[in-house]
Amino acid sequence: MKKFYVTTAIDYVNSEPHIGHAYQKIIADVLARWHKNKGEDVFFLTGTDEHGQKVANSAKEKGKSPKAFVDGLAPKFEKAWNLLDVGFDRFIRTTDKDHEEKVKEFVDLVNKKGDIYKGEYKGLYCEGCEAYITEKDLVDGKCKFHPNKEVKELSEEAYFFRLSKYEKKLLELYDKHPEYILPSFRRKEIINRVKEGLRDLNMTRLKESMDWGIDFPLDDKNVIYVWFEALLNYITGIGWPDDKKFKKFWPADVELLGIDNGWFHCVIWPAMLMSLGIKPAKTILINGFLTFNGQKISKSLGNSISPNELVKKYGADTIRYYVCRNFVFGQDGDFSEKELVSRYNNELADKLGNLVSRVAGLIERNGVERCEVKLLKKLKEKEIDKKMESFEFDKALNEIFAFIDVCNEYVQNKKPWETKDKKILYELKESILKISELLWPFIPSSAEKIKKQFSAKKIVKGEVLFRKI
RNA sequence: GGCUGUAUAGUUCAGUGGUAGAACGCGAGUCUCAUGAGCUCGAGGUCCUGGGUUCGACUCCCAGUACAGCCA
Repeated sequence: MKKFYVTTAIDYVNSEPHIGHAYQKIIADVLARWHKNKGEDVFFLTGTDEHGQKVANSAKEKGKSPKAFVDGLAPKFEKAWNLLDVGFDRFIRTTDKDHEEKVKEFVDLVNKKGDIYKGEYKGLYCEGCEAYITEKDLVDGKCKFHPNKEVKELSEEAYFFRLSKYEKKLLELYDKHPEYILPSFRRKEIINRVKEGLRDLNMTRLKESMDWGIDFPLDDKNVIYVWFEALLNYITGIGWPDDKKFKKFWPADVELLGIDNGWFHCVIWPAMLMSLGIKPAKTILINGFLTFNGQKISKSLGNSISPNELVKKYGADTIRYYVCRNFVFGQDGDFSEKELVSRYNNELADKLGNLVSRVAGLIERNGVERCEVKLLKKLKEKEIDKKMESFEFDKALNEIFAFIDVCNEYVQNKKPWETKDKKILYELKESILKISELLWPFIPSSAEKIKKQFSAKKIVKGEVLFRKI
């Protein structure tokens, strides 16, 4: 049986989930469900990234231990995805025991390959942040968050991963597999940057300055830098190295992420895998960023409504439909409640809902008679498959809805309320069942209702599916 | 500052070296099985600006402008 393994970026539990996080999880779920529909064996992994300086700082601000802090936040992410009908197979937390153990095993093996060495880390240290910061965090030579504190150049001993060793191999990977990074403009960005040269990466922190992390197995004075272990979730989550799940599902078919994580996933992650001779994912799929009602989603401003509230207000299917239909995957988009309502009323209620409603009513009164379903020949299923394979969700939905138009036209022209033609109604019934199958990845709960309604022995009109807003 | 992407109907976007399309919105007509839904027809664009190549560019090249992303 064909397999399909999809992962998402694991979210850093520094703040609450927002619509940008939700968008990515929805897309991953749509892919997972689409492949389930094809009869494939699917595994869908998502989760949270919980170690590191920023979490430690946030916990401190709240007067909590890091562990208590993340234990409070991680379930919020899990619950948000549940409310959106995002059906992951595992929700991995980087504080999970099995993850921590496998990470240490991985580090040991990378070390045996000679890809880890001890060196000295030099950087700008901000006393306010109690952390190393980068040049771009500087404003007039001071940290932008702590302009009153000193920024010092410090150095500490640290362990490094030999990233530079993999520069050529990485470029080969991008070159041989143009589908490795999508959309293609993202691929170009990454290639150009790798060509500028790679330097080895500091992969540990001294416990005395930051101890919220997984113990570094080669030297107990250190913890593993958060990025290094977080990336490993994609394989620890399916039981690397021995579990049959790992053997079956790796390499991942799609790794979904935002460009903010692009460098780590497109460069460092495959290099880590190369070190142990493990294949990289087939495709890294990079989603665009969303603004909310025209404004940048900002953690501190709190200007966006939580996904949970949006679900409460509009329903999971509406949100899912809107983000898939309205945005061109890969490009940035604006999540506009006004647009969402308009799409809901005109497309879900007027086109789909109304078709379902009128046909169900007609069948309830007149019944059906089995016959050849010529109507389905007007469905461009191959087109739809193609659009889905190239991650053009908006186009795929457009094509499905074009068929809904065809069905509405068919009802109009054949006038089954006059002719009481049971064969026409049978064709419509079968077509609607097909539509519900195609729409299931996008609007699972509504699609299941339609399927149930039209598979019943006695088809009745029933409840309104999409009441207008 | 460097790199990359985007700029086409009210909106979200397709697209082609020979004067542009879809969906939704909008306007008109019409049916009535249906969630004031459906169906038919229609209006709407100097295809960002300035050069260049060409018989001819929205489409190719160069420069510029605006917006967005990335720079470990």
